[in-house]
Amino acid sequence: MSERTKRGETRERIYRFVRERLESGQSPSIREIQKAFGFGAFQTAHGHLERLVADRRLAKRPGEARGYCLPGEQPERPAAMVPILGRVQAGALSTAVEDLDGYVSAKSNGSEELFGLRVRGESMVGVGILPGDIVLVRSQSTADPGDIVVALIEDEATVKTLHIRRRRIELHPENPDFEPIIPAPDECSILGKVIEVRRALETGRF
Amino acid sequence: MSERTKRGETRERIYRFVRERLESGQSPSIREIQKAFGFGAFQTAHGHLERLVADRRLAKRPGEARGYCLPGEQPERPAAMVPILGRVQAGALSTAVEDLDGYVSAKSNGSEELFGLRVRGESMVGVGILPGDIVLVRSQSTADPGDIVVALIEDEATVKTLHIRRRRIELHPENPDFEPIIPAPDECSILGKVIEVRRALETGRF
DNA sequence: CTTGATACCTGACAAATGTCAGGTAAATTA
DNA sequence: TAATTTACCTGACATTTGTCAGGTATCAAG
Repeated sequence: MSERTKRGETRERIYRFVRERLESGQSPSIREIQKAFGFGAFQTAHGHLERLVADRRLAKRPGEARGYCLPGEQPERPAAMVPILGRVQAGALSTAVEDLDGYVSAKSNGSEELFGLRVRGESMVGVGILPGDIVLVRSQSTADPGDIVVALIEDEATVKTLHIRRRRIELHPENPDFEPIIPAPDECSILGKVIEVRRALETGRF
Repeated sequence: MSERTKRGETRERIYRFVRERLESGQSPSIREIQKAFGFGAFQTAHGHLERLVADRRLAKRPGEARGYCLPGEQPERPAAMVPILGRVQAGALSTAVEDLDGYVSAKSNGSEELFGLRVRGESMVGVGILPGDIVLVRSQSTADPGDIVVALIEDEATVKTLHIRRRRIELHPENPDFEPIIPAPDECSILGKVIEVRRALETGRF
């Protein structure tokens, strides 16, 4: 038998070890933890891990190799890297995405297609969307009145609030200095709905 | 036999798929890739992966489960899940974090400690930070004038712009309806600097 | 002292995952 | 046209990993 430690100490150290590894992006296997702590049996580490899961301090995907993860969303909702499109033009979403400006990480349920778009202009400052912000957009061709959408007008993408008046689409800015756009029925298509706004207050992010 | 695709296309799609998964922090297994692409045999995916490794487009830890990774440094994965703290109180960052409100994914260089905070109140609407927004904060005890910081005053966390006048800290709201806070030197501590703002425009995110 | 919890261990096994060695058909190239 | 490469597949197998069932000693509390 190996020497023993104080009551809750080993588990606490394991928790910290695993958490660090996970935050740095690596899922450790049970036997790796065993080796890291010098246990004679990997089942010892297994017990500690299961206990941590029972205490909700960790989560796991049962049966999967290297399936221990941080609590929250990990089990089924993977974070995806969504592309920030520099310019959005007709067809750009369906074809290969080459003109991109980087990636941001976002939760996605997998069935939706997301993209990012850097905001230009001050037309939406009234709802806290400033120039330079990144808007996360879910691709969809329709939206409800009041939604903030990305619309394509004459090969230019624009972020506006969607309204419908007299059965026609109107794109309203959220800034009194700008005028609503009332496009002809065939001149405008909706690329998607803005579902999140992000702003980097420090250079280098995004 | 299954239908075939154009010459380099499948491998290119696999490369993008794997790269996205890796950048979001998850190592796919060979059979997961097989399922994602609908191959009849997982060895097909294996072949593509080995080819990508041979081309130095991917790297791997041989024999290890879920061992494919990005080239360069093995232990590099920028996306981490950062906790959204419901309330921030003295010591909360150093001790165990229990009062949390979920997680968001964020890029991190690993050396910095990040946390999220849900904004309450309208004191920062002038810079587009609205009630309900999530601010991402890097833990640090000092900041430069003009930075937007999270400060702790009487066990309450608050988001304000930092100013220094007459060698004293001043916390300025960005809303004319609010007054600056000029705390006594020992009444205030800086928890960190706001480095990103996120807003969910759709319920369910965050 | 007895009871229970904790921290270890042993053994056996199932499931997930990676590897090697081939084979067929279509597309590309010489 | 023939040789070569690519994109798939089949089959067998080694390795890694997770899971279940149980055992021994130490410690703390009733």
